[in-house]
Amino acid sequence: MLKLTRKVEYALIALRHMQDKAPELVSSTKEIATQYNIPLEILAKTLQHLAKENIIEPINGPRGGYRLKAHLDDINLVEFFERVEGPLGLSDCFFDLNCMQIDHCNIRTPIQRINANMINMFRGMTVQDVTS
Amino acid sequence: MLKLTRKVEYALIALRHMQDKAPELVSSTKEIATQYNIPLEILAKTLQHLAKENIIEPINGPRGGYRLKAHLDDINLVEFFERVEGPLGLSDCFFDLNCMQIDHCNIRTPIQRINANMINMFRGMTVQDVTS
DNA sequence: ATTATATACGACAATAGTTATCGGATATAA
DNA sequence: TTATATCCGATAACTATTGTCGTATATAAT
Repeated sequence: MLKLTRKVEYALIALRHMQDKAPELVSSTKEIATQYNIPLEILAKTLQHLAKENIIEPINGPRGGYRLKAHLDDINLVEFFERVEGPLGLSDCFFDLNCMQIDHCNIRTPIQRINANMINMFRGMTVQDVTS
Repeated sequence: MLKLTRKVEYALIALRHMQDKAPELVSSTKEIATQYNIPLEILAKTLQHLAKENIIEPINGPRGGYRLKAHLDDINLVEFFERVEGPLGLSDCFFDLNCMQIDHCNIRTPIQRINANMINMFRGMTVQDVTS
């Protein structure tokens, strides 16, 4: 429980990798997958996703790859997680108003409190903080 | 990702339920399961687990059940999560020194930083904070 | 003593979310 | 034209979580 997904990890690895290069240089999926021992296809999807989110810019064709597009210090971790994985919540019920237990549950507010604390914490960190 | 498990939720529900009663009164598994619409057997296991951890005290036989044993404001959330679910980490590799990627991974330190922040936050909240 | 009601607990089944694979399409530099 | 790269949907495998079943043990009440 309370773990990051590989997708997020792979995304952070790739972003850090790109950040360590001059901004105009591109990094290919294969290059990154090989260097960090990540399954190629998964990394490919992750990078395609980051490209759709305008976090990186794709360059097609041979000698192609990706390079950074967004400023990583403009993206806080809540935003980043949500752009990569969708809405995040500690508990399903936080987002599910049809939950069977909603009328009985006596911990909704406390779990929301935990959730709020987590979100505040992650909102206080940028991707840059993590990739530098 | 980053979600609490039902086991933790059920445990919090049960503890809050017990806390709302006079300390000497017992609450049976069935009573709690019925009231909050929780599968009986799962709740039973969860409560047995809490009893083994000396957080609640079991009373056998008819009219039996459980009542609080530990002081909930003495237990912070990191300790609680770990006593209920085992060691918690944002990333497996944080605990897995045999990880295939460990020599290549460029985000170990950052992920540890995220992890440390989460742990600090949860260490600052007690079970009482959540069940009151 | 017997019975009813409760906890104790291991083994296993079902589900859901994550992780990984496959097949084929499109773009472009050389 | 070819080789190399991104693009993308469908689906399979894996893992962790969640839930079920059967049975044993303890004890209060009758």
